[in-house]
Amino acid sequence: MDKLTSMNVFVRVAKAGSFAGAAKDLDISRAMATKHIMQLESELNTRLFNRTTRSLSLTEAGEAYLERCQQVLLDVAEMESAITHLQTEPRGTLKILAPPVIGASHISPGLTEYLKNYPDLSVEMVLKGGQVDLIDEGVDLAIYLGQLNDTSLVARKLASSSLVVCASPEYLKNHGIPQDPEDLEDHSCLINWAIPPRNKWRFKGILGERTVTVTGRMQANMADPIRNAAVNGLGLIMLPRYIVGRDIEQGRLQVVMEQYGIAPLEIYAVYPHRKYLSAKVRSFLEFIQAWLPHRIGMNP
Amino acid sequence: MDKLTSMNVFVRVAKAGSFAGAAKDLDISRAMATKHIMQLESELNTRLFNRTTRSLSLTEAGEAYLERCQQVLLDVAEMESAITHLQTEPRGTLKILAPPVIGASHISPGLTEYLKNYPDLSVEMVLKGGQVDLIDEGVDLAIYLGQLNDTSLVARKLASSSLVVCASPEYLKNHGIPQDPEDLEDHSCLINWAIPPRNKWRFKGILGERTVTVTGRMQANMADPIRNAAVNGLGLIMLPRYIVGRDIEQGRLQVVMEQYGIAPLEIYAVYPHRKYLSAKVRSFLEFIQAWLPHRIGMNP
DNA sequence: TTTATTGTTTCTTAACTTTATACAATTTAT
DNA sequence: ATAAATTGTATAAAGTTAAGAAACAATAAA
Repeated sequence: MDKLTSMNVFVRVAKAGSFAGAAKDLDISRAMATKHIMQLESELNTRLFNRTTRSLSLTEAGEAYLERCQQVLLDVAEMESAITHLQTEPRGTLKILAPPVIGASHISPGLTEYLKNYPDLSVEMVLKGGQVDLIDEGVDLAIYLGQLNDTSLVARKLASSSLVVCASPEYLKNHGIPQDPEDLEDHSCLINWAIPPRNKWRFKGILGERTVTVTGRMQANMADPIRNAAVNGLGLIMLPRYIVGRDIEQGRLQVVMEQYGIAPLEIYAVYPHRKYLSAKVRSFLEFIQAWLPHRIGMNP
Repeated sequence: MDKLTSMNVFVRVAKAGSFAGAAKDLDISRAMATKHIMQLESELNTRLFNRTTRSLSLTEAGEAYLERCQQVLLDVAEMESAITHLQTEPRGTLKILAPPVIGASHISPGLTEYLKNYPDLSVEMVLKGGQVDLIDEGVDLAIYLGQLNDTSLVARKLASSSLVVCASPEYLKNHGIPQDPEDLEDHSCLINWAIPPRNKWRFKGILGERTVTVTGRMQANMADPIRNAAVNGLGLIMLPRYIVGRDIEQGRLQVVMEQYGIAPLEIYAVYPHRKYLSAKVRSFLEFIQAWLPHRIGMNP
């Protein structure tokens, strides 16, 4: 028998001045009202009411109990509403993890925008590549590139960005323009191993899929150094268009093998569980899902 | 499922940092620990722990809940111990009701003695004859004379005092000394109707029981005026020896018809219930039960 | 008197709690 | 590297309890 319920019954009986009245208020049977009080009395080993069939009065212990009961019940109600409120209104701290480049270039502008709507919310952003244990680190939501293989996490697709192979015009002039995936084996391919699979580039041509194992003069766990190296003529890169788009527009990089299709890079939001999703995560998720595709340039 | 129990489980899990550890502490199964937490989470609609099989961390809501839970649990424990203590140690206010004469002459000296042992206890004494609703008046314990016919009350015999019929020597000289119960019909018999049955005096002689209906020049609901009147020669009285004892010793009153037996007046302590008897009532009961018979002059 | 209402008791059914057992995931030990 | 142990959870069976209906004794009002 739930003690808090019994305490509530006790308070109502004391207020109503009768078991029957309280029972009606609480929509329970008179029998249950009796049982709740008797339960409390037996647990406390104390008589709470002096009662006969027709008259009812609190004992001294009952008076003392009543006062404290009310306080406890109030506290519990206040507590639950506070917790529920935390669940309903975005507030507190939202800890986000994202790969450095997209985090800095695309997620953080979105965050800034988002935060304007929720004055009680603050954000902690961690820019880090590679696999991270979200739960250990207390991360609320992470941005992942490519697919995910942790079954305990929930992934939601946010957007996708086409991958392009490109190099600086200078490099292409010196080493020739590759026409076929196989040609890549003779080139310097700069590898960003933040995007899996590390050193395999996969193309879809007229003759089906072809996977090439590439090597090159530079590897990094971040896209930025790779992009820089390519702009400076160190080799070919395969990076999402949202990173190299401007370089291409402005002629610093030049796309090659456009006739081949490359499976686009998928961008996912990832979070620990789907039930009881906190308001801050839920609402940011909705926001970024609407916001990101426009900035990436493609729909999810 | 008792919410306070669940809250306790929650606190222990948070402290132990694992369900299994908390389960061992609380001597319940791991399964139950899980269920308690799940129950809370579903009631709050909020995830309290981020957890996988191997790692556990409080959510933001969990942190907030933990703090308040501990406070509530402490409050409840404190409250219960306070109530139980009230039940174990005599303290607070003991409300006693007694017939005026015995209350003033015998009970209140006992009370004074008794109170010395319990500095946290105070007493409210009501001297009143006749039937009183103990529960309505919030009386903890009453002293009753004669038998009781309220089934909802518990009576415990404290003492008995022999009743004697007597009058002033002056009265007896003027009206003659009654030898037989029947003689009383020609006398003025002063009636104290605080002691039932009101106007019938019952004697036990060699020839069996005899009940006489008496009348007289004065009736009162208290013994004192009756005794006074008798001392002043207004008639015969039948009062317990503890009231008229001294008057007899000092010759102000003279006993008659001593050869007849009169059922002694029984003195009872009466209280509302026998279960969960509060410490103050229980201990005073014990005290007065040991104390009173000596002062009344007869054993219970 | 009859009628209605009170707090309580008894009894039965429905609901819940608890345990035992199994399982998937993951870590530690050998 | 394989086996053993430990974690949180799921599921089903057993055991326990809570809930309401009906009946009851006590009392008050009509």
